[in-house]
Amino acid sequence: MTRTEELFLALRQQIVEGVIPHGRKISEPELANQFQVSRSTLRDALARLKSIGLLDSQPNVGYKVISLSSEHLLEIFYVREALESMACRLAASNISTPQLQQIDALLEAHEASSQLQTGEAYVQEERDLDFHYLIIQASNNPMLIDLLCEKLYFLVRMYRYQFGMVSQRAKQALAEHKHIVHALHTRDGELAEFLMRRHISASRANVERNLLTQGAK
Amino acid sequence: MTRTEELFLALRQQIVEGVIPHGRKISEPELANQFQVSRSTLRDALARLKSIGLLDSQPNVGYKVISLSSEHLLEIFYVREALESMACRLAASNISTPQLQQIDALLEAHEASSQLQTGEAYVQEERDLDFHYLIIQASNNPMLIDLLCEKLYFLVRMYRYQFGMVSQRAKQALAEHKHIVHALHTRDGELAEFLMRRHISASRANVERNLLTQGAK
DNA sequence: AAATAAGTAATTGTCGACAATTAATGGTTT
DNA sequence: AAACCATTAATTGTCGACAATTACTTATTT
Repeated sequence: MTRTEELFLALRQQIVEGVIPHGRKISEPELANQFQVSRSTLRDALARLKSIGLLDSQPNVGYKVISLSSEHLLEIFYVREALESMACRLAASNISTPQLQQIDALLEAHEASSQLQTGEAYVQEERDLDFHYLIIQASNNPMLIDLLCEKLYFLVRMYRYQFGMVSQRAKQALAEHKHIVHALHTRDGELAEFLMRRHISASRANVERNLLTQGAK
Repeated sequence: MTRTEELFLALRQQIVEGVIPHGRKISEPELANQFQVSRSTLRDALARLKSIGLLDSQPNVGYKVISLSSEHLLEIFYVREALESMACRLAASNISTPQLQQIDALLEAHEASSQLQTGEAYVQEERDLDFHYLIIQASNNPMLIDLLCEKLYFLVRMYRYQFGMVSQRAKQALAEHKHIVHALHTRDGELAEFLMRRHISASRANVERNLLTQGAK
């Protein structure tokens, strides 16, 4: 593994978790010194972080961590709705039997833990994401997979960590997941697409509602 | 404008147009020498080209231009179908009066030239793309705009240039465009989304048919 | 003759230094 | 005192060189 790769992974985690806070200007000399690498390899890593939407940059001005905002968060939801519903449609055609079994098992585990800790939704959210992951992977479309699992994923995680958008609809989400999986089992692509679209749309609506009531940000 | 930026633009054009052929390994020393820049700035540009999907790379192996294939082309169509239909839905809500007028004017010009040179579809395709461009811009979703107009756009152009996918359905496409614009005028987001989805899907089906009959590649 | 292994050549990864641009400081003018 | 300008300090862009890895060539073995 190359130095740039290591640095990329380390910085990605720190940005996602807010160790380097959102909106912060990146000081190249400072970061290079902190991680004991040259500015060249640091800049290499920074360029990669920009390509997955975690950093912004302007020529002759430098990099900065993106600023989180409710507008941006909603943008992401619309893109996910478009891409993941398509992924779900393709998955209905392309998913293999082992992949289906894996999703079935995940749902069962999800249900068990959901019954245990009702209301505690954060852990569920992680699993929720894994659920989405598995479906995306089953789409068999490498470009979709790359966009959703390599680029958008870490943005989503960043908002989860720092924006504190904890879903209060764990039970509802689980029911929707079951519905989607059933459509996959019956190979009903159109239905699967529709259900995934509505699932993400409902999640966005829920976030929008929370943003309004909280009023903050 | 920075040296890296210039190089990025120059290389992007050469790759899109096939001056540097698809699948070709990139020799960093050779290219750096050819463009009279250091390897550092070249690598900067190469990283950016990778981020828009024009190059591939492996650690300790280097960059290469992506290899065009019918499978990959179809992947792109599915992603466009998902993203552009969403953009169209949002555009129905967010498009401004001047933007609508601009699209109206484009369609008129399109119709005029289409009547003149029937069958000659390549020029039309460029305009077709502009049509899509304007709608995407009107979506008011910066992330969608970035994905479609900065990342995917040049991949699409690359296939147009080198794969020779000339649409034989100029008239049909124009009719579909008119239909979409009408839905935008009436602010019917659901209809606009549906029509754009069908429009791109039909375009993909047409390409698939051509690939089958040609049998090549 | 084919396959393997060692050694060599070339390519990529990483570094530190200089040049160009931007930001900050301090001084001047209105 | 506020705004503007010149000068200085700091940051980013660009370069060439060395180190590490990979690809190639050649020699050796089966």
